[in-house]
Amino acid sequence: MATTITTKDRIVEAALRTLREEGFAGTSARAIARHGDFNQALIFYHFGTLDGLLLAALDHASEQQLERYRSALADAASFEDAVRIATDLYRDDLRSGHVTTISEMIAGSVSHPDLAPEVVKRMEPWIDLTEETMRDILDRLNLSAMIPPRAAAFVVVALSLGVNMLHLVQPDAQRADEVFDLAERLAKVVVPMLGSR
Amino acid sequence: MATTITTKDRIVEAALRTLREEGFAGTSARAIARHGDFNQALIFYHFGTLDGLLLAALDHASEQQLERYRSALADAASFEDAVRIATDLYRDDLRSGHVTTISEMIAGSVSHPDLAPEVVKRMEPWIDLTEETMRDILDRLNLSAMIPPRAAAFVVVALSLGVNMLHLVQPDAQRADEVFDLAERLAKVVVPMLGSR
Amino acid sequence: MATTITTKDRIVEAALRTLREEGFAGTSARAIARHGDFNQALIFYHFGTLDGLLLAALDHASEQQLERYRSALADAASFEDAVRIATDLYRDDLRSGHVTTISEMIAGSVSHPDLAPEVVKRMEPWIDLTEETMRDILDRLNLSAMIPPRAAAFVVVALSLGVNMLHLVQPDAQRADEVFDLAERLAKVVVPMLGSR
Amino acid sequence: MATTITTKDRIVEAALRTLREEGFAGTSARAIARHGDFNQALIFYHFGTLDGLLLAALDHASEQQLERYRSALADAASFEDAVRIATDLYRDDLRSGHVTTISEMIAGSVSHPDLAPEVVKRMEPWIDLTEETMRDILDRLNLSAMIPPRAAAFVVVALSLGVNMLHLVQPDAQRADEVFDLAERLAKVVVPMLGSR
DNA sequence: TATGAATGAGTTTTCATTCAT
DNA sequence: GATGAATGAAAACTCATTCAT
Repeated sequence: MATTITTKDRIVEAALRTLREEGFAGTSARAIARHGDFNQALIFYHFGTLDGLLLAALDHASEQQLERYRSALADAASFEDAVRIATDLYRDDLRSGHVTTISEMIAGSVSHPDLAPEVVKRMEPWIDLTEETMRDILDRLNLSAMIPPRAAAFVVVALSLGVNMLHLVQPDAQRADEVFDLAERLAKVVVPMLGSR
Repeated sequence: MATTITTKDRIVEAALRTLREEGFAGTSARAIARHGDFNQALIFYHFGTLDGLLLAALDHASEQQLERYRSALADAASFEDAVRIATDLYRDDLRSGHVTTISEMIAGSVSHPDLAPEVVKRMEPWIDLTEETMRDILDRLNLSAMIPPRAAAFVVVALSLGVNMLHLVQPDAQRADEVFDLAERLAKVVVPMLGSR
Repeated sequence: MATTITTKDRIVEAALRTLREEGFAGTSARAIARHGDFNQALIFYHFGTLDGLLLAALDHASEQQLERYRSALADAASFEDAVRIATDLYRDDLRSGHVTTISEMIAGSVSHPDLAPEVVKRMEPWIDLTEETMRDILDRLNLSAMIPPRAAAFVVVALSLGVNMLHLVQPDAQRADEVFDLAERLAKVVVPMLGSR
Repeated sequence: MATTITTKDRIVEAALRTLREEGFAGTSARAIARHGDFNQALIFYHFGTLDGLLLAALDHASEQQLERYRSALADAASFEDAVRIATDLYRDDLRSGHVTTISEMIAGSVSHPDLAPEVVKRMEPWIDLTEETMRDILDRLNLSAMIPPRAAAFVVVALSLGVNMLHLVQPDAQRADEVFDLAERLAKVVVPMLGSR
């Protein structure tokens, strides 16, 4: 059963690409239509408004990516494992620009306040997944009391967004890698320490 | 010598406020002029282009804030001190929207690629200040080898941006506070551990 | 023989309602389809063009209303009778918006010149009916020479349209009623005078 | 002191002409700009919105015309005089299309409900002037009791609008003239009768 | 019969920028 | 220094209409 590519799919794909390559301020209906080579009126036929399309695109991207992280993290046996798996996936996302879509949508929410609650709705599953993963590990290390999993998840998500922001203006692979190395190194050293406290 | 408020100052101030309140996509020449109640042509008379004004505004804001952080951090005696001082200042900035300015400019750099290198230039002093502060402390703790100050600074700046991003869509003071608490708590526990390794 | 409601009927009904509620400028194919809750392509399937539908709708409305007036006026025994019968019917039409349909089509004819002759065709029976009614009465009063029935009919139709126009911007029942009262009063006073001249 | 033709004047003039020649539904910003041969953005620079311009145009036209009627009617010595003066002026307006502007605005008010109260505001002086004129004459004839001047004014204004509507779809000079003749004839015959009652 | 999809030209309005005064 | 006027391009969105199914 071949999954047919519908027009809606093509539009969503084009919207995501435009968001990545042109930013929120550059993601006009015309720009999206240009990127996907279709009539711009189709956007309004299928999604009603531009904001409607952007949120549908965010939905699509979020669900797809979330599944990848979820299944990959299910295999993590240790904290180190989880850190390595997550940073590997994130490294890809940074390069492919997947995180940029959400960053741009967040930044754009200031101009289009109606978007804010919708964007939040689509970020929550990410914080939830991170929280669950953190809780698992922290529980095992008997650290949940000292490091509340929710706050830890918040830090991880914020850091992901922040690293992406810096990457946007200076796509210097080395910089990000240094952060990932530091994270992995600290995971190896600090966690055992805390665990044996 | 009374510092007279020049027109350029008024324009810069209006630009920053617009950036905070309307976001990059909402920061048009008209919008800025409306916020500051002056003729929009003045923007082009004084700053040539809209991008020119935005960068000048970023300059102004950055310098002013940087000085506050620099002088406050100069008094920091310990890591805990530094963390407390920085988080206190940052807490204010989060509320007043100072960080939003730079977040929006970064997000906007994707739409206006010419802005990117200029934005980087204006962020560098922040990373430098953070690096110096970290190096001071890490050296004292004999941790510079394990935790490269540059990478640590990168993490801190990224985290600041990321926390601000989350704050934008959900201005929930509690969330941010949890992160700060966590940071302070970890600073108190982890650092001594690492130091005594 | 039950009169089944055909799709064409539903479309015509929706077109008339849209014309009344949204005016000519607001009567787009989409708007009509929205009002009648059907697919907008149906309009073009059944009526070829939007103008085609509008004229068909005018036909339908005109025929139906004309019959009501014709049969009611057939019973009129005197001038006073005719005035009372006509104003009573018209009062209803004013409230229900039936006259608005034709007013909007006339006003719209300026934008769509092709409509003008078709609209005229659909108004002629009204002027004819009014003329016949007037002629009957004026003949009986021996006034046809002084008051040409055709011109009188023209006045009556024009006044009907004009009262409706005023009603559109200020649906003040009292105003219209004053006019009707005045008409009835004058009918009672002036006509006998003229008749006995 | 030469009255210089400002850009605003040119725009207002073009708006009125467009309203007359293309009707409300055809009076788009582009159409007006085409008629006046200026940049369509000027409309929004000078009048904010299209509705803003249309109302300004109505203001302009109304004031100008009102003055003509007022000064001409001031000279009227008798009812017959007033009827003749008014019909002469109206005959011109019918031909030049001045009444059409208000007719189209009224019809357009159904599509743009915000316009309705503004249009009413601009019609009131006309009803007032007609009422005053009628009162003068009716008082002199001792007929104010039988024919309330306000209602009579309402009839006259409605009739003017209605005759214009009919004229729109069938610009047949003869038809309108018949009405005017009838009016003048009745004025000559009926009024003395009523007066001598 | 009916419909969902599609289109090119249209809509109102705002954009950054320039220019004469 | 400052401003009101002006412009061509672009913004989001709707138009009447067509067409394949």
